[in-house]
Amino acid sequence: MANNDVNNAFNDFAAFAASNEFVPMRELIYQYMRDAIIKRKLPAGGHLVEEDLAGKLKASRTPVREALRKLESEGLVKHHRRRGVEVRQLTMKDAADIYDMCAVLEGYAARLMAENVNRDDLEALQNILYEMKDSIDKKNSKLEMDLHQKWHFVIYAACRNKRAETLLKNYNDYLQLFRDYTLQVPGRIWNSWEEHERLFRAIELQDGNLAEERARNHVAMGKEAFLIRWSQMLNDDNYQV
Amino acid sequence: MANNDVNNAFNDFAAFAASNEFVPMRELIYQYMRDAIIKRKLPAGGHLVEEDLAGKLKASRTPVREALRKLESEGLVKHHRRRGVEVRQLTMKDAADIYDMCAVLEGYAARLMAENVNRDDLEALQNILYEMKDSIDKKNSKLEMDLHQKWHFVIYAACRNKRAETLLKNYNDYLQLFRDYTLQVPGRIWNSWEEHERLFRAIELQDGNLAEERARNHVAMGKEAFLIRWSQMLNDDNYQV
DNA sequence: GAATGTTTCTTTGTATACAGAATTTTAATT
DNA sequence: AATTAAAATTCTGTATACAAAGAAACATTC
Repeated sequence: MANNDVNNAFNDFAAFAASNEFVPMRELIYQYMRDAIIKRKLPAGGHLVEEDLAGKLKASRTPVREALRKLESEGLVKHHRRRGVEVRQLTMKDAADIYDMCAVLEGYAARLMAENVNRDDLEALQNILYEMKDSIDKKNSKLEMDLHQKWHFVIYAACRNKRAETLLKNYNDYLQLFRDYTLQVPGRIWNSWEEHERLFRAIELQDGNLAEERARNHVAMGKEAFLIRWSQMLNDDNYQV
Repeated sequence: MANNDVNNAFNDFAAFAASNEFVPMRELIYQYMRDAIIKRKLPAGGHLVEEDLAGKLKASRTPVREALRKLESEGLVKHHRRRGVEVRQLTMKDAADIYDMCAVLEGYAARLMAENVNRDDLEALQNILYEMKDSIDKKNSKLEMDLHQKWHFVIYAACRNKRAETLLKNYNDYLQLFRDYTLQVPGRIWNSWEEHERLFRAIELQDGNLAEERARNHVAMGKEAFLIRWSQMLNDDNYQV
């Protein structure tokens, strides 16, 4: 197993840990590594050695193991019996599967929200929608990203199904990353905004079927943009997402 | 926190462990406890102490902790910072949410299967379908349960989305348990069989929309039967599922 | 007797230790 | 030089140890 370089992927852990006092070490390590893997700071296919990690993170093996177990159950890391863990490579198939899961679950959430609208949630959705428009106009992409996430989180929460909400939030971390690519597809950002608006209208109309369809469509369009960008990159050079 | 009785919930762990050599202790403990919690052998709301469990399971705290962490990420157990874990009570809302998740995901799986049918899978589905009919006729409910699970697993696998498949299998353990109740609703077992048949026809026709609709409907009918039984039991006495 | 402060005890969170499986290195043999 | 056997090494899996957080019990004050 290749012993890929992992050396400078943990530079700012100490600062991260310091800013999260009272959070148990296992949780800090989990969050930090999850981010590092999703954001490709850790080389895919790389072999992780517990004691190495413990050393780099200035912790003992116990919390490191606990973090690895959690990453494993999420599929970010693959465990080989008695041979340790390997950072999983996110393939195009993985990305497609994640988009599909999101499409289906977000469709469900949107439907439930539409069928049981609540004035406050609706208002929140509308406000964020127009703040988003503004942030796109002003080309403030950091703000746009944050608002985009916030907008979707309102829907996730509105389905009142904690399991769905947790899963969606989890998958959303991937989608957030994928957006870096989809937004490079010309016109995608405005199309995306319009999809949001259409979804909002469906929810406003309390039309569950339509809301589900439009939520699914929104994610499906994102998936499509992503796959387009992906194949472009494969053509450009050997760029790996 | 009530220190409920947990004493004889671990009687047969040794046998279970012996029959699963080479499986790591953490995994054995996880599986065993998962089963115990789902099947209500562990009192809901009960407080679990790591060292107690380790003692009862004849293991050390380390694998016990790892198992508890995994149970936690699945929501079967709730973790209170520095106060240990509590067995989660499955409420009616939980059951309803799980049914909803299954409906949505199974709908997705059924759609994908229909849209990419494969002769072998279709044949497997049909064979099990008729074996199921037979087992119902012969009132062999153990066999019927097994076949029912097998049937659904074919669909789960056919969507070729590992994430969806894993989730569905996971939720299916709950549904399997819930079926003990839904099958007490008169006529439910035959209705259920017919729902399967209709779903099968939709898949055979390669009609993705119809397959999705029928898969959802099947789960929704199960949910309805479950809720009926549940309210009956609440009326009967203080029976807790 | 209620409210508050102090001590003790329990139990988690993390560190460390040790045994044994898998792998690699080294040595020996052909 | 290639092949195999043996030894050494590495790293996981599990056990145990210890520190400190939180809860419970107890004492103290009003």
